[in-house]
Amino acid sequence: MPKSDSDQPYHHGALKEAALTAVVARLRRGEDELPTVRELAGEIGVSHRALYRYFADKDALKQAVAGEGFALLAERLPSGSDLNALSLIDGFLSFAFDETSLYRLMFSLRAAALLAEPVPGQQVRRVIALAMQAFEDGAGEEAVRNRVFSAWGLAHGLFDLWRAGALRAATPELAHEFIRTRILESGLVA
Amino acid sequence: MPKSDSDQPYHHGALKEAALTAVVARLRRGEDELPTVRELAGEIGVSHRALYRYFADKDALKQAVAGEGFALLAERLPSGSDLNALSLIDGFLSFAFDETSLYRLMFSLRAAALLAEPVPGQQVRRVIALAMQAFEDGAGEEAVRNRVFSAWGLAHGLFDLWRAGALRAATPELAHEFIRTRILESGLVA
DNA sequence: CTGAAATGTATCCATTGGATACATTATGGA
DNA sequence: TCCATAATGTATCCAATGGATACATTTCAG
Repeated sequence: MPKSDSDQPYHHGALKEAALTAVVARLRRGEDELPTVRELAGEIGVSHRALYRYFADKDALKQAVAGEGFALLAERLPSGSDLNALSLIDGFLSFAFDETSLYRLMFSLRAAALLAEPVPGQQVRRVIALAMQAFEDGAGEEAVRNRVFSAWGLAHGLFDLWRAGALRAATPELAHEFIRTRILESGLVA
Repeated sequence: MPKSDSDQPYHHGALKEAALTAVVARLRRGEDELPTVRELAGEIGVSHRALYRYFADKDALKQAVAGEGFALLAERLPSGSDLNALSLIDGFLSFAFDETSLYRLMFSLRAAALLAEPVPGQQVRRVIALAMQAFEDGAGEEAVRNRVFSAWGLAHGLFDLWRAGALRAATPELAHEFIRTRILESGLVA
C-alpha cells in the first residue's frame, strides 16, 4: 500500500534546491532568522531528517544559503557598460537595504568562513572580481584592491551600524542616502 | 534543616552582577557564543530559573552583556590629553581584535537596539561622545559627526569583513595594520 | 529483472529556553 | 522582639529543537 492517498511522490527530486529556494524566499519575505529544520522540511513536504541528506548540519545549510545570497548579489550588481565604482556601490547598498535579513545572514557565518569554505567562497570571489573591475583605473592591482576593500568596508560598516541601531537615520531611504554621501565624500570613488 | 551541608548562602546577594561578570569573562576567555542559561547559572552556583529574576529572557541578558561590553570599550579608549582621532581609532581596533567575541556580540543585537534600548544605549552614547570629542576640529558639529561615523563605519566594516573571512590578512596583527592603513589614507584623520 | 545504492521516514534522545508553583530569607513596622 | 510580607531562589514541568539510529521505499545499472 505505497504512497497511500497522498499524490506527493516519495522522492522529491530536487530537495536541496527546493530547500535553499524556500529559505531564501522566507528571508526575502521578511523573516529575519533561519527557519527551524522542521518548519523548513514541512514547507517542502518532507520529513525533517530528509534535509540531513544534503546538509551535514544546520550550519552547513546556513552556509549554503549565504552562497545563494552572494550569487543573488552578484546577479543584482551592474555589469558590462553599466559597471563603474558608483553604480556598483549603489547596487550593493540597494541589495543590503532591500534584502536586509539575507544580507545579515551572509555576514553572520562562523569565524572566517566567507572565503575559506568553498560555499560561499566561490560566490564571494565573483563579487570581489566584479568590484575589482569596477574600481580599475590603471593603478596597480594592489592599489585597486585597497580601494575596493575600503569602499566595501565603509559601505558594509555603515550599513551594519545602521542595522544595529547606532545611526540616527529614521528610514532606510535616509540611511541609504547618508551612507552614499559618506562614501562619495571619502574620495574613494574617483 | 535549612541550608543542609552547603555553606553557600541561599541568597546570592549580587546575582545580576555576578552573571554579567561571568558571561563577560567567558567571552573574553575565548568562547564565542553566550553560554546556556543553565551553564551560566551552574557556574554561579544557582538554579537556572534564578537568573530570570533579573533578565526577562535570554535576549535581555544579551543586551545587558552588550552594555557591559560598551562600558569596557569606553574605559579602554584613550582620554584626556591622550585623546585624539588616531589614538581613538587605535584603541577601538585593539579592543575589537583583543575581545573579538565580546565585540561581535555587542553588534549582534536584534534590529536597531543599540541606541533605542536604555541598555546598552547609555554606554553607546558615551563612546560616541568620546569620539565626537576626539574628532573635534573647529568644524561644525554636523561635519564632525559625519567624520566620526565615516571612521567608525570604516573601522567596524573592515573589522567585520576580516572576522567573516573576506579579508586575506593572515593574522590579527596584519589585519589590524591593514585596517589602520586604510583609515589613515582615507583622509578622515587630519 | 534483480540487488545494491540512493533517498526518505519513523522514532528516539538530550538540550534548551521558558512557565508555574512553592520554599526560603530578609526586613520594616507594631 | 516578633511576625507579616516582599524579595529571592528552587523544584519541576513542558514544548521546541537539532541531531542520531534503524528501517522503508525507490531508482537504476548490470
